[in-house]
Amino acid sequence: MAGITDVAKLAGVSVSTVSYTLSRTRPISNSTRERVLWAVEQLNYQPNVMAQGLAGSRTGFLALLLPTDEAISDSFTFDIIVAAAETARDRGFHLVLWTEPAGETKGLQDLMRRGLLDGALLLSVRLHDTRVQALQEAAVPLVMIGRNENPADCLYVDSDAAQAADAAIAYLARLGHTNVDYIGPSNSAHQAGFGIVLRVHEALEAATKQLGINLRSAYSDPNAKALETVMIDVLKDPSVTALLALGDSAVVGIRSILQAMQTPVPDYVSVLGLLISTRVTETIWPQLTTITHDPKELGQLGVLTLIDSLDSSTTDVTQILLPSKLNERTTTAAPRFPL
Amino acid sequence: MAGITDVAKLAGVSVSTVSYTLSRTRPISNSTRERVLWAVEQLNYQPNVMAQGLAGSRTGFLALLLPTDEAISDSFTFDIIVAAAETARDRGFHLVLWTEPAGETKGLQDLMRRGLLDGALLLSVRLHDTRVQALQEAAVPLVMIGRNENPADCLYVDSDAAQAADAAIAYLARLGHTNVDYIGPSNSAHQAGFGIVLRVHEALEAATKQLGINLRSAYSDPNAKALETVMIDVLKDPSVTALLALGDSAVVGIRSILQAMQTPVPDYVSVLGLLISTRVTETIWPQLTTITHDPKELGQLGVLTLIDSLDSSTTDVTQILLPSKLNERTTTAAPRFPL
DNA sequence: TTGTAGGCGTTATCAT
DNA sequence: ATGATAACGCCTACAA
Repeated sequence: MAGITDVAKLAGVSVSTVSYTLSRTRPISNSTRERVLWAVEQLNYQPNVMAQGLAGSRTGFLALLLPTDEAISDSFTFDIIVAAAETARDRGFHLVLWTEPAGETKGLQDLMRRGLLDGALLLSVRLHDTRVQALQEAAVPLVMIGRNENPADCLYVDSDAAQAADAAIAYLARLGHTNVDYIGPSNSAHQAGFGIVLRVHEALEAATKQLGINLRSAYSDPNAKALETVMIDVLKDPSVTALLALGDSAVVGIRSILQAMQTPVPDYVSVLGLLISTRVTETIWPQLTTITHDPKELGQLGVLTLIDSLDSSTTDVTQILLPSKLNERTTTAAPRFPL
Repeated sequence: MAGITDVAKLAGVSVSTVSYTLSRTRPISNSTRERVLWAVEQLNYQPNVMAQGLAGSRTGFLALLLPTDEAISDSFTFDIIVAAAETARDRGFHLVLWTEPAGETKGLQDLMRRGLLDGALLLSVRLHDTRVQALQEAAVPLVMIGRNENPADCLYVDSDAAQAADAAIAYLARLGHTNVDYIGPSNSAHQAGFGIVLRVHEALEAATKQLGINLRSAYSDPNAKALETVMIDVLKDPSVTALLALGDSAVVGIRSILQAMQTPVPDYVSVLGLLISTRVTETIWPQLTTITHDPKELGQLGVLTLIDSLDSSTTDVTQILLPSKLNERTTTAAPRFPL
C-alpha cells in the first residue's frame, strides 16, 4: 500500500510538503500542490487512519452512546443513528456504536483513556443521567441528543417538547375544542426518567389553563390491550371531542383501536399526534394530523454540534431546541357539537 | 496519560515484557506477570488503540455496512445492529457504522486503503449485490447477514427462509387447512432484489404442491390502505381458512385490518406469521402464532463469524442458515368447516 | 515556500 | 524467560 513517502518521492518533494498540502495547513505554491495532488492520484494514496490518529491531535472517531437496558429499538432512534452516521461520514469522521447500560460509563471512559475518541453523542438521555457527569469529569467532549434535567453548561440538541405541546393546544383551541383528552405513556419507572414526558405534561397543563380548556389525562402502555382499556374509558365521556396522543407508538396503537371500535374520525373525535416522527407522518399513518419532529435533524445537528465544538477553541455551549411544526391532515376538525 | 513505558518502569521490566504480558503471546513467569499487572492497575493503564493499530496487524475495527437507498429502518435491522455492536464490544472490537448506497463501495474501499478496518459486515444483502464482488476483489474479509444469489465461497449468516416456509405449510396442513392464502410484499423493484421473498415463494410452492394444498398468493405494500384492499379481496373467497403473512410489517398491518373488519380469528380464519422477528412475537402482537427468526442471533453470529475468520488462517467458508421455530399461540386453529 | 527530524505508543524481530 | 530496538505512517515544531 502506498504511503506518504511514496507520494513525496513521486512528486519530488518532502513528506512534510505532502502532509501540509493535504491538510491545507500551510501555504503551498500552486506548482508543487499540483504535482503532489497528481502523485496522490497516481498512487491512489489515502492517509492511514491509525497513523494520523497517533501522530495528530484528532482520531476522527465519534462514539454514539446507546443505552441497552431500555426500550431503545424504535424507528425514531434508528433514524437518528443513521442520520448521525451519514453526517459523520460526510465530515470525514467515523461513528462507533457503543452500547452500554444507562448507568455505566466505564467502557466509554476506557475508550477515552485508550485514545480512541474525539467525542461522544448521548442517546436516550434521562432526566438524571449519570453518564453526563462522568463524561464531563473525564473531559470527554459530548453532545446530548435530548437533555437531562439541568443541562446548564452542556451541549445538546433536542426537540422543543414545550413548544410542541403549546402548538397542539393552540391548534385544538383554534378549532373550537374545549375538552381535550391527553393520552401519554404510563408512568412506569421506565418512561418516568425521560424528559419529554414531563415537559409535555407541564406545558399542556399551562397552555390549557391559560386557554380555558379542560384537560383530562390518561396513561397507557403502548400495547394494544392496555390502550384499548384506556380508550374505552376515555370515549365513555361524551364531552370529549379531541384526542391528543404523545409519541409514535401510542398513535399507531390508537389507530387500530379506533378502527376496531368504528369510531368516526374526525367526525366523532379529532385525533392529533404530538411529537410524531416524520416516518409515521409520511408513511405509516399519512392521514394523521401531527405535530412532527424529525429524527434526521436531531442526528445531523448532534454530530455537527459535536464536531464544531471540537474545532472551536472557544467554550461556547451550543444548545439547540428544535421547534416542531404542525402538519394538518384529515384526522382533526371542529368539535361535533357547537359551543 | 500513562503509557506502556510508565508501566514498564514501575514494574521494573522492559516495554516488550509488558506488551507480551498483556497480549499473552509469549510465556511470562508468574512473578513478572504479577508485577506487571500490578503496575497496570496502579497506573490505570489502557493500551492506546491507535498505536496498537499502527504497530500491530489488527486495528480492532469492523464496519457495519448499511445501504441507505432502501427501506432499512425496520426494527429487525436495528436489533441486528445493536446485537452486533454488543458482541463486537464483548470481543474487544469496535463497530463502525458505514452508510453507503447499495451500489457504491468506494467509501468502504477507501476505508480499507486507509488501513482502518479488519473486516466488514454486510446488511440488507440483495440477490445481485455489487458490494460483494467489489469487497472480495479488495480482499476485505466480509460476512453477509443475509446472502446473495450465489454465495459460493462467501461467508454468511442468514435465516433459513425455505425451512421456515416448509414449517409453516406443514403446520397448517397438520391443522387440516387445505386452502391457504399467502400475503407477501408487493413485487416492487424494491423488494424483488431481496432473497427472502424469492426463497419463501419457491419453498411455499413446493411444499403446498407436495402436500396437496391450494396456495393462493396475494401481494401488497405494507401500508394500511393497500393491505385493506388486498384483504377484502382475499376474504371474499369463503374457501380460504388460513392466512400466511410474510414479515413484520405485513403482519402488523393485517392485525388492524382484521380488527376493523371484525373478522373472528382464528374462528373464521387462522393467521400465521412467517419469519417474524422476536420483538413482534413477544411484544407487539404476542398472541400471534408465528414462525420466528431472531435478529439478535443474526447480529451476534455475524460478528463472531467475522472475527473467527480473521483469527483462523485457514480459508474455511462458514455459512450458517438459522432455522426458525414455530411459536404456537392463539391465532391459529383447525379450519372452520370439516373436510 | 520548502525541507529535516523528532516524536506519537505499540508490536515484532532480533538477540541474550 | 526477558531486553533492546527497529519499524508502523504520519504530524509538526524547527530550520533554512
